[in-house]
Amino acid sequence: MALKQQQPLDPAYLEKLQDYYAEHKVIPSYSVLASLWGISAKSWVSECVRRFEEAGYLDWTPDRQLKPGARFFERRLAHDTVQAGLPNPALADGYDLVTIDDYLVRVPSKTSLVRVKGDSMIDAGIHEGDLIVVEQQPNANVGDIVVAIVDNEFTVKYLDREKGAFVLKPANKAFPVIRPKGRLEIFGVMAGLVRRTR
Amino acid sequence: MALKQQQPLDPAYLEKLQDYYAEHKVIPSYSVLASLWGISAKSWVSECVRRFEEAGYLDWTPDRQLKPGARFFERRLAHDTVQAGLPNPALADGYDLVTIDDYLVRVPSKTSLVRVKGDSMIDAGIHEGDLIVVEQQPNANVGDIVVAIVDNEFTVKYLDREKGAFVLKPANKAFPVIRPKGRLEIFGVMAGLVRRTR
DNA sequence: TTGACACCAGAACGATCGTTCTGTAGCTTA
DNA sequence: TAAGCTACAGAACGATCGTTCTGGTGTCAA
Repeated sequence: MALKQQQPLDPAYLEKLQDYYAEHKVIPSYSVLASLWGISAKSWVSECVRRFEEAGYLDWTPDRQLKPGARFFERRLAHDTVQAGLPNPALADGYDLVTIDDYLVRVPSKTSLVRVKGDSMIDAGIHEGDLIVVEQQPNANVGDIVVAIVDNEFTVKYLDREKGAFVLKPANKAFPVIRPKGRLEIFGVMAGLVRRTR
Repeated sequence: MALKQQQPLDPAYLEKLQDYYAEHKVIPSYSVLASLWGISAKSWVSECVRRFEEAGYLDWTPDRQLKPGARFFERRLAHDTVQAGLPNPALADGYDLVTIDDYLVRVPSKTSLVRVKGDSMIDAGIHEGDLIVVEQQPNANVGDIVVAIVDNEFTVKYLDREKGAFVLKPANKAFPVIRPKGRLEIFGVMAGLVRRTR
């Protein structure tokens, strides 16, 4: 009995495509794919693409352009458990395929970075000099860490509510709660944090 | 005198393209770009692409396919002082541009990511679930935060010395100092930290 | 030995691609 | 007020796209 009626494609095909994508950040055309894979028939490329699509590695834009699928960037970071011997995560898995950028940024046009000044949020693990990844939006929920504009300067604080008015709470007992007069100007909500230590 | 002879394109064009790319991970065709930008002439799309290419935001593959350029993934870094009025970061200058990856990664081939488990480094602002950017190297200096391999697991600790032997010190009094028997296996040195909070 | 199937080559074909050309409305400068 | 430039629109055109069809291997089970 032939149980497997259609084995998965040569994994090398996917790897070559991932390498190409890592270099150029785009999916090539069928004819380029053909030479990339060492195939000389576009019909077969078409079939391979169909199967990668079925497996979730490729997908289509609404405009019927080929694009990476959900599983295309499947990666693992360095594993938390280490196999015998000194592991080489760079070779063991394709951790490099996803950029840190993608990890932190969902909407590039609404995202910017703000450098942290002072220790007022130290208990939230936010240090002086860290970069806060901010999603710009004019409002936020209580409990969010927000970047607000107070006295023409950016300030990073917890958003909270006191007697019906919004207040900004530091994560450091040595700093006072900020109770803005009038409207509280919110620049955006913290979506992430980046720290360089060397 | 006409000093500016060709002003930069509407920044909204680039933002829309970046958002499209963030969603689909490909650069669309000219006709899709036209509808994305609200333009109905491919000739003008072609000209805009030419200028983005000139500015380093777009580029071409060897096969003459459009791809993101070197500056495509730059992020805005908002300055700590805000100019009068509600700032519009997209238009105001006073924004440096950096890519998060470049900011954190100096040697891609020697850099990997390790996810933090537990609270043993909480006093150093390192929380559970954070990603540590690690520069792989077999040795380190006292005072460095290192990623070591203990009992076949990654662990993040301060490197210190006690009676001539290297020890690993947590940044949390609830955790004990680790005194490895025999050789201490260092995976690398912490070069940065990445945290996603939403 | 004969299907049956997987894997691939090659060519045909309409659709879509990006380039290029002409034209025009609005603004600026001399 | 004429000239010049920018920012588009629209159409024409050859090149390239991806689809589809026919056909040829090689392998393996019946």
